[in-house]
Amino acid sequence: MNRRPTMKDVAASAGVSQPTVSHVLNGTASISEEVTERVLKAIEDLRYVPNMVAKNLKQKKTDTIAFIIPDIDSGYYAQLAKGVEERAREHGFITFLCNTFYNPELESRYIMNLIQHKAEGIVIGYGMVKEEVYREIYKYNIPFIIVDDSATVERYCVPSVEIDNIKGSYLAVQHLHDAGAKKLCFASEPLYNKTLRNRFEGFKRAMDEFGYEVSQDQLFIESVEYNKMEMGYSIGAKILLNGSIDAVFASSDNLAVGIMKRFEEHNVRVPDDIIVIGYDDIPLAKLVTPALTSIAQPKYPMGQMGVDLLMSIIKGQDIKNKRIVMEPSLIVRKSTIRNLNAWRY
Amino acid sequence: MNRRPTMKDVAASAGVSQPTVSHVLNGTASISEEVTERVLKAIEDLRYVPNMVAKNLKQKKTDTIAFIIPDIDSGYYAQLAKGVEERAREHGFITFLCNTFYNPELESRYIMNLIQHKAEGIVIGYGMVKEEVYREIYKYNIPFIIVDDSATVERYCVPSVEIDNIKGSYLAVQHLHDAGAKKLCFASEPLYNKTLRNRFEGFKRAMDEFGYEVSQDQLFIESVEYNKMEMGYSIGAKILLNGSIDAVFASSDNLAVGIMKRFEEHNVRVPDDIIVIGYDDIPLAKLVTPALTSIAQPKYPMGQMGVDLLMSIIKGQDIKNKRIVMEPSLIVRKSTIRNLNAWRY
DNA sequence: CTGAAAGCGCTTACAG
DNA sequence: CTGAAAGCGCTTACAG
Repeated sequence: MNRRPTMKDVAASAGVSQPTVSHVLNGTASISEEVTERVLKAIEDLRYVPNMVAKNLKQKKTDTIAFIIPDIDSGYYAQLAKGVEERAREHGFITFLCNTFYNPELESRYIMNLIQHKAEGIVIGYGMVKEEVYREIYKYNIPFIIVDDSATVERYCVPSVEIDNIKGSYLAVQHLHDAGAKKLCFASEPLYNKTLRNRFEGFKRAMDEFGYEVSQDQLFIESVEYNKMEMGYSIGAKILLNGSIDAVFASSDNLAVGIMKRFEEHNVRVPDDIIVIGYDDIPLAKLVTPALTSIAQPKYPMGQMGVDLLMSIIKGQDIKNKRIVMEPSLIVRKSTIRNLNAWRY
Repeated sequence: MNRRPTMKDVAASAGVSQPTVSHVLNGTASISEEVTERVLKAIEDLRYVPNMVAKNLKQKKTDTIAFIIPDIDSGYYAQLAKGVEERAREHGFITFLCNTFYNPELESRYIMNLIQHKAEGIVIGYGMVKEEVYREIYKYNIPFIIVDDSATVERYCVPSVEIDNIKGSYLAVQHLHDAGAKKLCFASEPLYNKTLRNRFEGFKRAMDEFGYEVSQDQLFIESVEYNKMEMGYSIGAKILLNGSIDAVFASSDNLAVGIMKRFEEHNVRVPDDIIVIGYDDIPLAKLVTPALTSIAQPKYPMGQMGVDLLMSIIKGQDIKNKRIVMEPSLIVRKSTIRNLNAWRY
């Protein structure tokens, strides 16, 4: 009810000037022990809390950054968010959570809102639906970086933390090959962003390298986006219809889970009849039956690296490497291993 | 680089006074069409963006709230967060994400930080480890509410959005009873918060009501907290050792999944040999094999209600009902249904 | 070692 | 319809 005390109140209570209180609090001038004590006591008594809004106005900073993602309620982004939030805190920043739901309208609105609120930087966690948004951010001259995508706006290469998806796909195909696959297929949601396109590209390259042919009937790429698990369920039926496929490379674990669900219902056994590999290594992967082999991305570290990168930009350090590429890794589980005992690495 | 333009710059460029620009922007005075146009043009030209920090200082508000949880990387909190973030945005607020990792140190630090940053309200998403924190928040007179827990500090009953856990347990026991269970057991992590204690309480009451005895050998309650899935795995072994149990009530889905994993490894079939019900209805529940029957909490709506409640406090409306209780519901899946076809509701 | 003064970028009575 | 003035709660040269 009655307003919070300000420095002025503290000063009055301690019988000093208001700047003196500021100096005591910030150590910006040497104040005698006696005065310091009086001030400290007044602060205690009045339960004074500094007003960051005022401080920030004067100092032109806010100690806040923003994390923009499509949907926090997804294992992938939640893990990323954890890395971002934690590292930001370690740098002394608080994090705004911005869910866009893939809504381009919201993407722009959030950006403007963040600029107005003087967020000091932005971590973008996905490939924005509305690409002009990158330009908007750039125009307003606010530090930002991208995780798991990249962009160039007016010659400016946006700093990013990426995953080598070409390499990831290579690991997957190599593994399927080692597991004895004869006819592989590629299953995916629409290739609407660079991440997915690279996974596909990596697939094709690796197929070539391992001497596989790739014909149209081995590509199951949906043309419209909807729930991934359902997409997988639908693709699963098409794969069975094909009849000759013995190995599935799914561009995401959720897709793979849907596919396996369909297989199960048709009594097609994984890994005995068909082996399946996913991508992302979501928590679910180890819990489905059979446990799903997958390509893991270091999400948590990616979030941390992203913040570190952003911080160096905010602090105006010039960064040697503006595009950090992290390595994916293969996590082998039951869905690709017919005889677990016979398998050796 | 060169600093962002301020209202003063806009005013100069439009040949008017700075307050006039403010009035044009906020509609706080009727300005002639001609001047309005000049101002608008200057704003466009200079790409002016209002500085919310300054505005907020003057208006003593910030349009920000905070959401405090232990760990965003958990299906439960992620869904809650989604509801909170979305609703906050609909109210014109941005949300700070605060992960405490159950660290009491961080709990207090975040609270102080948020008070300093003048967050207008706080949604607490769990029972704080450090209970004094509730008092700290209260002392500083900042609006706050609790989701899925409750607290009273110095006679002040903290507004909350709760779930009727007694009822949830009742639904679970009733269902196990209907499914023909003879000897039920209760499996849980340590009962360290009110939510878990209520689930247990509800279990006991319902057991009584349905004429079951509850003896010590039907309670599998761990004494130290660690990974839930692993806890379940460990409890699973103990249940099998007991030998006579034919129905398991797990206080969380993660626990149930661990239990089922153990059962599977010992070739104990669910639901044929033992039926299992979980609690929380996490996304994973429908994906494990067999799919897990569970008690669902309306997480997303809880987040939304929480924000609505907080907003009415912020706006100083007096609220009729400070303790909102939401209803859990039973989600029946395969883990409790031996003969799906014979089952009728 | 301490304080008077200016200013951060806005809003908001109050005049005219 | 428009502007001069005060003030939000701080920081930061600058005097003394």
